[in-house]
Amino acid sequence: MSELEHYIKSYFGIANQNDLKTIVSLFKSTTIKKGDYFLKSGKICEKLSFIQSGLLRIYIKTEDKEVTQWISTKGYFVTDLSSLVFNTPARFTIQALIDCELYTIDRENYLLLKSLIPQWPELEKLFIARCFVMLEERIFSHLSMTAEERYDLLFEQNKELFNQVPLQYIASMLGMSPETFSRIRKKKSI
Amino acid sequence: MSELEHYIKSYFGIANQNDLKTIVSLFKSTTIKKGDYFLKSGKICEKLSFIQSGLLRIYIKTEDKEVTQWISTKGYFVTDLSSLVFNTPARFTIQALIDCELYTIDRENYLLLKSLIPQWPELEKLFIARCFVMLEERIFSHLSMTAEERYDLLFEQNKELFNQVPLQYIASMLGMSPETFSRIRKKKSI
DNA sequence: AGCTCCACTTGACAAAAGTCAAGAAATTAA
DNA sequence: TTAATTTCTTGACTTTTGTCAAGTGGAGCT
Repeated sequence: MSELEHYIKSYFGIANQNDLKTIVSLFKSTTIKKGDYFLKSGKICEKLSFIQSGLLRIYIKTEDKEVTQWISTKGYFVTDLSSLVFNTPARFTIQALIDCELYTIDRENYLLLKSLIPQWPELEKLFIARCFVMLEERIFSHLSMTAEERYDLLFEQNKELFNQVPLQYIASMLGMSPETFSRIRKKKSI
Repeated sequence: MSELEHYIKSYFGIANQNDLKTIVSLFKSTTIKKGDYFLKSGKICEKLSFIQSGLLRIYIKTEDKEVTQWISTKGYFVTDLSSLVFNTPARFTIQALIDCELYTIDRENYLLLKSLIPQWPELEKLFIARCFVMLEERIFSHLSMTAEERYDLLFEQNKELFNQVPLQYIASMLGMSPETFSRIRKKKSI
């Protein structure tokens, strides 16, 4: 369980060892098989998970295509924040791309944190603020970069992803067609 | 001051009238003239403002161009969240497009809120989460829509903006060139 | 009025990215 | 292993979007 501890420490910046133990104890080890759904759009998201191992794809189905919003990887958290926090139907579907080991906290225990750890809301705020900033940066990339530049940026940040998941999903997540992705990829290999 | 009250109530979902008074009392009425800077990138952002009237453009200067990240309008808040919350140099420059009336809280009083209003961190969390969800939607629009579809979406959501600010800024904020924006615009008028 | 400064528009062209269809390669299942 | 399925690549072509450059039009100033 120490990996979760380590990440919660670095994500939430918790110094107090007791609080850390309390938080970690509320996460239960769970698994999810390749192809299974962590969440289906329209349902209420009742959990937040830390990814010990595996990959999950977060996407939205529109009439004519699937749009991959993000692929969550080892060492990160996964949930539909909007659904979890506001208790509204999820907009995203989340599916395991390979078998995953997760540490999962359900809504009940998640709400418990507020009373068990006095500074939890503050920590949570900082966590969400950090996520917000990441999205700001992602928007900036769409306002100012070409498809190829976005490819380069992601590749630099997360090379491993490029040989772990179907490339079409990465293409979608970068806002380009699989063909464009493939052509950029070819260009790099020459 | 009742407009600020109203918006804080709806943004933060505050029921308690005393808390509301306390919060509102920490915001001071300020103004900023057309062309003046609310924030310059590189500086630490020391304030959060509610826009009573006016328009502010949030942008980033790159080597070869200015990228407008967003234009904040009446009834919304403006700040560099990352800089305010994490005390880091601002990535954004924020400039008044016209004279603005603001209600502004400085960092000192902003931090005071935590101690004055017990549930403040929780409210703040919800506020930031709502902002996060808006950005998620914006990213989705870049992953799944053409320039024209993004134009239509924004126009639907905020028609007024289109005759209040230089169109080139809206173009940039939508991730397209001024020329493309102009051509889409022409198409609509025919 | 005439001048200046912007912002916007327009046309011609170039580059980027999407679409469609066929086929190759890789992965999964039998 | 072979067969079936999925994913990826490639070429030909279209559409979308960007770039450059010239020109229009308006707001404000002298």
